Amino acid sequence: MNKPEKKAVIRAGTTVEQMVRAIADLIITGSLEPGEKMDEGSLASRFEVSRTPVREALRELCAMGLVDRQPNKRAVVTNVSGGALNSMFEAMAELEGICARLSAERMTVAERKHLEEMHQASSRIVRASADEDYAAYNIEFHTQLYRGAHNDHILELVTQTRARLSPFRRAQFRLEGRLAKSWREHDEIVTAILRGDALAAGKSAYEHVSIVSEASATFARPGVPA
Amino acid sequence: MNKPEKKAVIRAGTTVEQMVRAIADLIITGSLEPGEKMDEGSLASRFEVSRTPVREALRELCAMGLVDRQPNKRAVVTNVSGGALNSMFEAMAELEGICARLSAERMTVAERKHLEEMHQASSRIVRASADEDYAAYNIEFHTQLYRGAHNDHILELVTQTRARLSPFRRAQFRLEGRLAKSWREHDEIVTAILRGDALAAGKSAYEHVSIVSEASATFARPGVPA
DNA sequence: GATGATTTGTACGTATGTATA
DNA sequence: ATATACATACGTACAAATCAT
Repeated sequence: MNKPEKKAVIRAGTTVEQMVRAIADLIITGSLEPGEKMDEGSLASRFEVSRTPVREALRELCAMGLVDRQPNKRAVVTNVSGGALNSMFEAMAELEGICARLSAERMTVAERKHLEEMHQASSRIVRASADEDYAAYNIEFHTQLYRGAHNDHILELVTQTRARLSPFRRAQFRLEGRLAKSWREHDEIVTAILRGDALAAGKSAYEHVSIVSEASATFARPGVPA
Repeated sequence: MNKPEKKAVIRAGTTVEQMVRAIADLIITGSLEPGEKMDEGSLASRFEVSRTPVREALRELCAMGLVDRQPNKRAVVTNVSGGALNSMFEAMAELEGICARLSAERMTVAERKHLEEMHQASSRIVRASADEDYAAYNIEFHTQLYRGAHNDHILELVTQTRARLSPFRRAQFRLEGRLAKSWREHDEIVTAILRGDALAAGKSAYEHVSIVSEASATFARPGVPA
């Protein structure tokens, strides 16, 4: 039948969805820092909506782990303790390991080809020392791994964990030489996957993330009890 | 200082919290079946509250994955497709494997002792063929594994996944001989953990869950595309 | 396919709990 | 310690979207 799209419009979605995206953005980009208090009224007037959708958005963000809420108190941007940060990075390493392992076993020919092409192309970014570009590419690269595992639930868990971690690793590629090192680690992962070596792929990915975690720790916000 | 408790009351919590628990219960126990539609108004009058807390509860339940919501449509109890169910079970197996592996490495002496004692005591339940009791114990057993890993984020991921899976494995111990088999599998896991054999513990736990998944598949609701 | 009945999405008001002077 | 200001929790109202006939 090929029925015409009901709306060719850009689908802005409900107010709540917009608020979730908007506030999450503020948090992830650091405009709102971990620990910062947010009150519903201010957010409501800031975005020119009523408090109702703001409340619901905050609840979702809380479920996502980006904000903490307690009854009758103001919401605060989640500030994870050193211990919690470690546990999240460890979980991330485990999840990435799983994804790489499964990717080695399950990626389609097309996916393998795409992964390899992206990876090879990215070496130009490294040579140019283009931090911002590499950060963007890096997200793409890891997303490929998550999808390659062909498991929607694991994809969800890893995406969720990654989002939650993002406010705490903004500066990860600022470290001296981290770019080239990251590429070499990616190379190890890609090679293992293309070889179909699940164990090696998993191990390399696990270690890759563990190293990122150490790099991020360098930039961890102080004043938080471990 | 030992200040007197402000309220010795049972802390009912906010209305929304109560609603989340109440509705989640209806779903997990099967009073509300997967696919069933829920409208805010009915739930509100059923629990004698206004629609506002119901809406927020539904949003949380949606974040938990227990209900599906689309803008301007009624919420429905999540009905996972066969494929999604498989991916959740696979994720569960991976997560349990991680927990068992880490438990073998990290459990304290007290935790190991407790695990062993519980496990040994549970053999009585098996001999009595007390399905209900074993189901309750089983939850305890697995919870021990999750805690033993000493990683709060992984604990959260696995708890979340387990909750999401629960509506779909209600009948898991009804299968002939599943009880004794489960115990033997637990025994393998416990032995490996006490031995400190992380790899064996992880492998046993992974397989234990995979087997449960097959058992549950037997009871999977029909009419859902894979 | 159009129309009336439901149901959702958002604004707003009030009561209650929390922080602050 | 008390009072005042403020933020949240929940109820109600109404417009817009969806569903049922």
